[in-house]
Amino acid sequence: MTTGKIAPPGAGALADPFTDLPGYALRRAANAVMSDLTTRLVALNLRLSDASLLLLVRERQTVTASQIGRVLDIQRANMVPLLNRLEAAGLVERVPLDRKSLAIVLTAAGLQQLAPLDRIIAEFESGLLARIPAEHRDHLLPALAALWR
Amino acid sequence: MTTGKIAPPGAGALADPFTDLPGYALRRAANAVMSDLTTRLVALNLRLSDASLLLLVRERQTVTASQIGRVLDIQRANMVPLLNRLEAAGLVERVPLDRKSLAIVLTAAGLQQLAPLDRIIAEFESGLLARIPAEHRDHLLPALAALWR
DNA sequence: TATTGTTATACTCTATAACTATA
DNA sequence: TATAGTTATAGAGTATAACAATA
Repeated sequence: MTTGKIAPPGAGALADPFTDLPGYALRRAANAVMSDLTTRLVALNLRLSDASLLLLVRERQTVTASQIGRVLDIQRANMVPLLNRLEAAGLVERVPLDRKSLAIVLTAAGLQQLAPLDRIIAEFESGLLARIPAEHRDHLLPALAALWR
Repeated sequence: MTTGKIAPPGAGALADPFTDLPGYALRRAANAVMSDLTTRLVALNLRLSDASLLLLVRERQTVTASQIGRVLDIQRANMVPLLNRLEAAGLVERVPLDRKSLAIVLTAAGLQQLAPLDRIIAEFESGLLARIPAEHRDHLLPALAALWR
């Protein structure tokens, strides 16, 4: 012991004292789960926001960048580089709706990406649910929905 | 209509088509909840990582920066600016354990910050739980724990 | 007058590689 | 040889302000 006043750190791993805090657990769970999905999406060269945008554009054929941003909670200004990248990748196109607004539409290549994307999302979501003990499983979605909807 | 082929965007707000996906709900809930807590912590001039570090250091009196990083899932390299800021704010000190390791200890000012911090965390966590319908409430923590522990 | 798309900018968080020194 | 602390750096995500043009 060198300082005398302070005990040595101890060899073993430190226990996490916050595991009983729902807010903390929510952050850790979201980080772990989104990191997992991000890794899966690398196979398609997509990011989380890319994937959600592609899926949204399929659902709603005619959407403007501003509308997408409002739904996905992405600032209007931050939609620009996102769309630039997806357009550069040939997955979406900006089609003028009038002289002010642009519709974001899927290209043929964008449509083709949706099949493997659907598969990845389905595997990810089912894997997520599978990790939750059965008695808690059906409560997760309504509990989460209450926190942001 | 200018293009003919594409329908106008529609006046009302767009529905979010992903509300039934647990992974998506998890991300949205975590973002909303953490944004809320971040706002509350502004009153103490603390960030999320600052707060969790202060609380951890109180629980475990003798911890090194590396140990803190392992518990809180913060890279060793990213601990440095975090600790620099907390030390500059006079909330923690780096105390040599030996010639290699540093113990992170609370200063008197750091200890004083813990009282209002505890209050903010308690209000935040109870408010979070209060928003969840009673029948789902007790299931949230075990469900989340299964996703990252 | 409100909204769209855009530019510019900045801050936070996160991730990696590499270096020195010590256990 | 493994670990601690550090530096430097880069990539994401996010936030605000401001602008021109159009609904």
